Amino acid sequence: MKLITRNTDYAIRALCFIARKEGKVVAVPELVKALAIPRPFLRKVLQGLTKKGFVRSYKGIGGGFMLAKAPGRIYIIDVAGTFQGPLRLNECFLKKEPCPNRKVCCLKKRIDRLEKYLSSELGSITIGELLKG
Amino acid sequence: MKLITRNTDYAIRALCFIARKEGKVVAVPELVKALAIPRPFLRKVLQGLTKKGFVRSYKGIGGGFMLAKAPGRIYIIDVAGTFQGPLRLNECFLKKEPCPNRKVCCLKKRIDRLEKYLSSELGSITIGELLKG
DNA sequence: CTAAATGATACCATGTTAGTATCATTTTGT
DNA sequence: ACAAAATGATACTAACATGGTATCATTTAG
Ligand code: FES
Ligand code: FES
Repeated sequence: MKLITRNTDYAIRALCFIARKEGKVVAVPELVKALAIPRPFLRKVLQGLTKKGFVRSYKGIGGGFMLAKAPGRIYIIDVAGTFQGPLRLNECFLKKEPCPNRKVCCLKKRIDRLEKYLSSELGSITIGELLKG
Repeated sequence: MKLITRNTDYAIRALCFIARKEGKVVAVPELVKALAIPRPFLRKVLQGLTKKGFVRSYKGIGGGFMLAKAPGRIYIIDVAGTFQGPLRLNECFLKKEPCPNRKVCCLKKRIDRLEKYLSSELGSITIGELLKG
């Protein structure tokens, strides 16, 4: 049972590293050295972060990535969502169809409660906070 | 992002159904009819539950399955653990090796806290409670 | 002895995760 | 103009996990 996959994890680490450089443009080679993440994979992850507007990218010599928002406004649940889709702890299906029990299922109710909690907890963690740690 | 997979879900539903039969032995055909779960898959799930001691099985004509514990003592986190391994929200690895940051990583600390909460919440739900719902 | 059940096990199909490879495009410095 | 250094886009592959099947062996009630 896991919740956070590799690309999300890498993304968070990269964002933290970039954030610490406050305003400087950071290129992939530097990130690879610092974080020991496989280069092509890291590139893919960064492209994802760029598309979703977490970072801004600059091409050409001297190019690289910069945060597009203040670190305190980058919520890790959104980063996770970018790579893993929305949080949905229990997708109960009955042979590809949505489960007919859904309305009454008591387990679902409790899991939904858990999901809300998890989501609000994860929703309160920002890159900015991680840096302080 | 999901946390509960199909076999766990099926297991829980089967346990609930068996629990409601209080002491009677329930065979696969009856479960298949009631729960609309593919038969061979359900068999595999039940065999898992038997091995882990959640249910007792009886072979031969008139055989089937019975709860091996009181419904109030079957915790769904244990059921989930049977099929999905222990709860481990974030397994941060660096190229197959455990991450060297682990000791200081602030994100890990927060996720660990979340994990404890989740685990204690899930750990408080039993089959017995689900039946009341 | 047979029918009806589970036990054990091997297998298969699909989807997800993790990672690679390639080529196109942009930008800067000379 | 041009080469080098960066990202963009995209397609591909390998390994693993999930969901599900199939088969045969074993037990047991009648
Ligand atoms: S059994 Fe389907 S939602 Fe709970
Ligand atoms: S970066 Fe590895 S445990 Fe957080």
